[in-house]
Amino acid sequence: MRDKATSFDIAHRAGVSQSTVSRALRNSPLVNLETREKVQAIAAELNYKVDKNASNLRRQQSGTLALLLFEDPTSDDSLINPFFLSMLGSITKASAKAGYDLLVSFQNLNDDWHAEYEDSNKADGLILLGYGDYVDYRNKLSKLEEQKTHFVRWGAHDVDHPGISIGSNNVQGGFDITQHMINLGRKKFAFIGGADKHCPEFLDRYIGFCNALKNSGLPHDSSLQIEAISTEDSGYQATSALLAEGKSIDALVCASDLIAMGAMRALREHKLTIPEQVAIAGYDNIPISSFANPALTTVQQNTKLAGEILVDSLIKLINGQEVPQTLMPVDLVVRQSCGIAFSSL
Amino acid sequence: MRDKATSFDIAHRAGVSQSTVSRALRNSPLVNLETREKVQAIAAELNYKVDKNASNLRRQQSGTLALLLFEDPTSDDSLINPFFLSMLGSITKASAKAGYDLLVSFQNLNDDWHAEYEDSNKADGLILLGYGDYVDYRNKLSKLEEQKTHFVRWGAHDVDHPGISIGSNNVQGGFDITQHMINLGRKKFAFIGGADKHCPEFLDRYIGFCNALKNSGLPHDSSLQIEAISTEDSGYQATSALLAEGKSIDALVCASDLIAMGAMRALREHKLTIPEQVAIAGYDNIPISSFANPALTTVQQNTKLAGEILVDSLIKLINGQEVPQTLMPVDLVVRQSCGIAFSSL
DNA sequence: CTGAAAGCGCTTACAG
DNA sequence: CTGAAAGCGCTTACAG
Repeated sequence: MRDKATSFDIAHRAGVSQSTVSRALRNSPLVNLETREKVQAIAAELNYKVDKNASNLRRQQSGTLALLLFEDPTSDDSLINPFFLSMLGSITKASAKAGYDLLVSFQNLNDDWHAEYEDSNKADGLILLGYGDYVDYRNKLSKLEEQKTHFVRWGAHDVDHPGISIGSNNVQGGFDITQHMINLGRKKFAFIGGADKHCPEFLDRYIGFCNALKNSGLPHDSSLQIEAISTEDSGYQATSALLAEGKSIDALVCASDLIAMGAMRALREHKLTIPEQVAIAGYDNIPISSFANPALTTVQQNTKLAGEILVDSLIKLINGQEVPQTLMPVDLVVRQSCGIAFSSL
Repeated sequence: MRDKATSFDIAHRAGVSQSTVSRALRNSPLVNLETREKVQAIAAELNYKVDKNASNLRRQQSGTLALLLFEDPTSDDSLINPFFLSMLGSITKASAKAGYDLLVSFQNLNDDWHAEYEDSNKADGLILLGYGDYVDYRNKLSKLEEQKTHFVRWGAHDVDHPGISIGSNNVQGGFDITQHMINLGRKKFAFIGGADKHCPEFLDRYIGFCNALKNSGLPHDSSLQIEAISTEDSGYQATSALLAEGKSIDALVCASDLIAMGAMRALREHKLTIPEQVAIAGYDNIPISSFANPALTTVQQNTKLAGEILVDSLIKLINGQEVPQTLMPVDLVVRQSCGIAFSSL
């Protein structure tokens, strides 16, 4: 086995008490500078590390944050939504920067996740990411709140939803991308993506979409909103169904890039040219979108900032501070899939 | 604050001693079935969870694995190599399945990572992923081994490298993809990617490439191996340089999909058609590759299996068992970027 | 500025 | 099958 040094070993060598070692290592101003330096030198030499379990047990905290990733249950086993992956990267970095360890876990809907982490003192707080159907999870969220678990979640703010949420301004994003296409002369729009309480992010994007059409005096017929979940396949199915009906459209606003990828496939199958005959836009700016043909115009969420805000907010919550709901601005990423203005063609 | 139940609370309610509670909760066969059930019922009712810090401290283990991700220092801050992201997903799932928590950390080259985790009892063992330049890290790996830290790493097996490595059979992959292109009638090959001790994965792919050419009696000139690291941009630069020299080629084997994406951009800029004039292949089968135009023929590494083997091997190591080096088979993913046989054109 | 001592909440050898 | 007790390695109030 490994022969780990303890604070007693250091105390012995330094000729001081174990309490002094502990203080010196935590940089307590109480301890004499000379003593402190001697202790730290010996600790470094022995490759000593404070035992986290003992320290955490005594201090009744863990210095650890838990990231709970809820996968889209519909997605295939090995494929994780690239957007969440990008969030994961930024959250990992942000917690490291804040001096916290990060426990990562993929969750099923049935897991008893809402108590596990904080109750067992494994983590001081929870970050919830992509947890699927909002309606299903309301109860679990309430339970978290009841138990006074510290948590933040990524997603749309919802008045009757417990807890702090950090999310993008999806209404704005939906509006901007639609307005962009209107500016390019498009008139016959459809929206591909679910738009109800079950997925408020998509709903918000749809609301932005409707606002833009209304603003410009364009008709918006609810029959042109086609249900789809965030997969390539679902986007393909929804768009195929739309086209099969023979509806005439010249612009497709998709609730996510994955949906847009599928929609592009359906358009191609129907021999419709992009962007000449049908302009198309996505949402998320996942890596794939810049390599699509034509490259996909989309909306970029700031995942780097999002990760930082999520982590900072959670730490504030843990420290008993007040934290606001946050709605982050989004950026339009203009590529080729919406073409250029009709007038200049 | 939160009012957490302890084993003493349960003992009190159940009318037994705290030791019995502890035993009952760990399903010790020593304790009477009736008592065990009563204790467990009360624990469930109180939403009791064993305090991990206390438990770990006492048992001198953590039930946690640490995943150390070393980013390519050249890559942009927010972009993580999609291949590693996919590995991360499978490792996360595999450790959950094995009953271990997973601590995830992104590391810099200068971090004192080689001691931190296991010495502080935060993790029982380490999984090292994508840790950059092999030559630079040899020393750190040796130090890990010296300290008897338990670790496994993803990558090429290297005789003078300490520790257990799990990796794909890259020689095989390089051979298969090259052979595929030879079968389709290609004759003038180039390999884009670094091929030296600093990146043994790429070197192995290059060795497979050379073997295939030799087997078929095709010339292989080392001037047709162009250095590139695994980024789109580097692939673009390397291919542009190759084309600028005016070399005549009809097949490009790239050491990674990211490199291939850049190479395709360079080919397009030089008005070379893919696959008619130049066939191209990548390695990794990252999500982007199926959406490239034309869709990229590539080599698929089994990340799901890799994650499981990595986790299982590490756990065996922790339990003092012997673990073999593992070389996993790879699969050819044939799409459009290598075209079809010349004879049938 | 320093030391002796209590205690965080468990697990497990020891005794019955 | 059960209980009393020791101890994992720290941190920190208390006393000096």
